[in-house]
Amino acid sequence: VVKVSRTRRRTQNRRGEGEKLRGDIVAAATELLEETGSEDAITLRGVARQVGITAPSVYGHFDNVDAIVMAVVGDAFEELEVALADALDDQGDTSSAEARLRAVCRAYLDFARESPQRYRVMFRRHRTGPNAMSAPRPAPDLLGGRAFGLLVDAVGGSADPGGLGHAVTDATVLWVAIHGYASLLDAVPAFPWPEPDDLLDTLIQRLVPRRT
Amino acid sequence: VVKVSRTRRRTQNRRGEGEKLRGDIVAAATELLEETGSEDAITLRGVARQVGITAPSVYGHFDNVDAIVMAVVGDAFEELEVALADALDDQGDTSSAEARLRAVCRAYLDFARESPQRYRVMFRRHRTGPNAMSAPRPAPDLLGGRAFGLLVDAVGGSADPGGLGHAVTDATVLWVAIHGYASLLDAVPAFPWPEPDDLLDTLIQRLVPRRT
DNA sequence: TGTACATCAGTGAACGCGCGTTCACTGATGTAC
DNA sequence: TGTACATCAGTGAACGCGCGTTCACTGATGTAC
Repeated sequence: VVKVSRTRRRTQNRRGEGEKLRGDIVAAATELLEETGSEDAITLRGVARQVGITAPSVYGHFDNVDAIVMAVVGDAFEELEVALADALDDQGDTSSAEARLRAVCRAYLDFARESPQRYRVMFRRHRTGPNAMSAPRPAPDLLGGRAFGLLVDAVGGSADPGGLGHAVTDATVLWVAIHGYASLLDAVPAFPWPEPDDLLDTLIQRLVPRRT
Repeated sequence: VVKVSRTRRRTQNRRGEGEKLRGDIVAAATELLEETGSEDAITLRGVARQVGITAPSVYGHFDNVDAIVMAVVGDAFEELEVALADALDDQGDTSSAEARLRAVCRAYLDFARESPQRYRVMFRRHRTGPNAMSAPRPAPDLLGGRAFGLLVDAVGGSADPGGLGHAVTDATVLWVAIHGYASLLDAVPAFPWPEPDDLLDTLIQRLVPRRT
């Protein structure tokens, strides 16, 4: 373990800029999580060290370490949502509903593979804060609700309005499967996995019945 | 936090019965995990307290706390395998291949729901030990290999021998989906889940193409 | 049958460490007059 | 334009805690003679 960060310095924020530190703390916690690969590494003193401040300074912005983790998770869900939205935007309006659905699913899997530690923490059971993915309809106040909404939309793409419940069900089973895939890819890398895209396509094809 | 366990006593094992303590340590660690709901609760001193011995006594049986966790995980995989095998036995030979497959999947999900903390730790990324579910073919030396083998058999039930690769693929996507379902049920209880059996049946029906 | 002794299955005290949390404080920065 | 002062954004020292790990030890149990 390298102690380089111990000597890190930082100039004090000016008056009225105290809120900057809050962002730095969350960023440091995120960095600590992704780099060490363990949620346990997110410790009040560890985060303070990473930011370059003393431990008590954290209390000005967070009540405890759980609040920091929840902020990390909140940011991660926002980032996931943006990633899914961007994937849809990249497809444009000319793409088929199938292509758009694949793009969303791929973006979801990519996010999980690129930030495996954050993804894992996002779907841990949390003691505090709103539960992730708590509502199928877009519920901006609930973590992951909007991301799930994008998935529902993509699944329901060309579905008739009467089939909305159908889209929610399809999105749920698809979410479950992709989440399982992402989790196991991370947890059991030694398993003889097929090509990632192949398995993802198989899941989509089988779980989302063609509407033709 | 109750400290009742601090006063727990235990009579020393007789000569040659030192190995009994090993089992007690693993059992205590399992208990600690399921009751507190956190892997962090499995601590060398905590386990010793739970067993009723002093901390240094653990070193006679395990090198470190990771080794204890690996033993807990090993036992859990054995238990999972037995649960799946029992489910198949209960079905008998007269049942249809579909019924047998459903029984295995249901047993898997039941295990995860009844021991959520253990299940979670089974599929964490572990630093040491063999990786879980590392081989599709029955590989007794690999954690979960036999359990996966049972799933492959159940999926391949009435398949012709030429379709073995098919069965492995089907079992993989099914495992991925059921694992995702089990994980999310635990992590996001607030999500408006459909009836557990309904979603499980949907997954099986869609992911394992009928062989008729 | 008795007894010395090796060994087994642990104990008890001690250590250094990083942690969360508290408390009084400090020094730069703006603001009122 | 100058200056006293409140406030902001933190600091530095200290505390008690549970942890992993070490070390010398102890007392019951079996065994050799």
